[in-house]
Amino acid sequence: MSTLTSPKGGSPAPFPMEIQRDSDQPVYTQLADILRQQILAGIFQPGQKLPSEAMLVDTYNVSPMTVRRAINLLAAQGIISTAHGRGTFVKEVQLSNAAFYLQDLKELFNSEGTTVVKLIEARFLPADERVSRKLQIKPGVRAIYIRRLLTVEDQPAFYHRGYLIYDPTRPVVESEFQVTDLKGLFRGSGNPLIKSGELSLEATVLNEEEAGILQVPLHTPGMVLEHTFYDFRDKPVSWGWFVCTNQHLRLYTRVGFEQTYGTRDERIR
Amino acid sequence: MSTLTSPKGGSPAPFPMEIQRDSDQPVYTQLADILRQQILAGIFQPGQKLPSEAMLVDTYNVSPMTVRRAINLLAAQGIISTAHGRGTFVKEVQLSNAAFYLQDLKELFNSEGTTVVKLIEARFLPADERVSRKLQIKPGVRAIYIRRLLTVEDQPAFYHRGYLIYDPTRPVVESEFQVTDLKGLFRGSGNPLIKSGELSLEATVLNEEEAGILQVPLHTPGMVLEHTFYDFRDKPVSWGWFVCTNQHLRLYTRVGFEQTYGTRDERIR
DNA sequence: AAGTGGTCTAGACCACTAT
DNA sequence: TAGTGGTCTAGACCACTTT
Repeated sequence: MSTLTSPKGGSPAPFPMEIQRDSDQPVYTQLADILRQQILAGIFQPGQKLPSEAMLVDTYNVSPMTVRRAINLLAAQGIISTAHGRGTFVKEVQLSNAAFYLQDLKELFNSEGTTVVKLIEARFLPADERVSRKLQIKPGVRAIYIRRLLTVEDQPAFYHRGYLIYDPTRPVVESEFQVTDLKGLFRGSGNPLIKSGELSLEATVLNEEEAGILQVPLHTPGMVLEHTFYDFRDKPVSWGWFVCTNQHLRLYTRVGFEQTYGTRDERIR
Repeated sequence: MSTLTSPKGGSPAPFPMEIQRDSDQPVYTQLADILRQQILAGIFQPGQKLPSEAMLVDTYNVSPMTVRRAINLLAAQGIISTAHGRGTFVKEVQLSNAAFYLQDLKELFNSEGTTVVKLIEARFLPADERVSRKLQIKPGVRAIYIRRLLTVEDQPAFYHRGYLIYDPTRPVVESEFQVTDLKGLFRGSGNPLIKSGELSLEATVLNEEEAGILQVPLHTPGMVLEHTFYDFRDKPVSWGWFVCTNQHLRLYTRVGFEQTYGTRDERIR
């Protein structure tokens, strides 16, 4: 079998360069892996053209559809790009391709055992101008104001404040402020009424109240993650924001080639 | 023809609920749109099961492969999830699904005409402990230190500092600090030598130098976008960081259903 | 055993691009 | 016109889950 030594530090681990018909791994991911390795090895360099799909069909003895799936997979991973009628090309690494994923806050989502959500306050509050605008209710109408503290290993990490629509005909919403586990909190309102949400992330400097709650010095730099959730009638259900120090919110990501092999298939459009 | 009124505010715009065989739009995206609309209309609610693929094949008179593509597309968009042997289910909106995309910094990437990169300084500097660690070179070895200011409509927006490996045998790297347009800057080193990059984003408070350059008050909250790029031998090529105020770096995103259909470019994952 | 998603085939036809 | 990517078919077989 033809192999290729791993490009990473000359480790002797060989990489199969032929389709293993009896493997557990699907043929299309095998082919994607082979092409990715060839790109990594410099056989196909950024900007250059890959073999045509018909060529790949012949070379690897697979059907056109299987070649397409491999190509689509690599395209979805941002490694290559296709141009109708021209060919398939290896992409150059671009900073602008980067994406930061909230789920990468492993500290929060993995260590669920040590993450505790504590309800500080929950009460009715007449909507001021800001709340009335965000929740699309009339000023003065009662909303539910909640304050929560998320602690990781007994250390304050996230301070969450928010307003919920108070609607006696929708008791599900009311149940939200009883949520004390992290999963429920990060699932929006913890019920299937949510159709969409808007999020924004920006830098801030902790004010006195926030610094006190999070037990850090005044004017510590931090991040604010603001969120608004909408129901299936596109009406706001809740508006709130998390405040934290950069000790607890630092987003990481990578561009270019990843060592982990994706499982996704279709390209998002 | 069977139609469904748009779920957005009772607008009379109808949405076709059958496959248009003569349409420009591919069948699989048409089917994905139909299913998405049915979910939005509440016909299939979060947590509930979608019709089986065999059912969809019969209902819409398309081949199994085409149904699969539609399903895969919706799964890649995070709207549904599949469970082998059990079925396909409508997902609930989850905060943790959110992703922030750097390319959404439209301010920077769209207004290229008004965005100017100005080189403030470029000189050799012996690597201190930190630089030696980040660039994996011996302490004292000369690196190129560069400082740049990005202005948007004549207003200071991003302050960029970085270190480049100085290697006379690789003149392409040297050329980087001559980059004065934004595209080149955001393309890593602007050459196809880059294999991957690591990025991190965190909150900060601007120090005296940064506040002076960006012409804002001292201790203004801001963000730091740190980046390290690696070549095809996995050796660091450059290390640097952008500093800006939240006036210029505020990340937005959405979870759940989007209002735009089928115009998105490819995204990673 | 029945139902479900997952993979794969071996073609066909179309649309776009370059020559 | 030739080469390329893009879509689509009508089945087949497999693996997983539930009954």
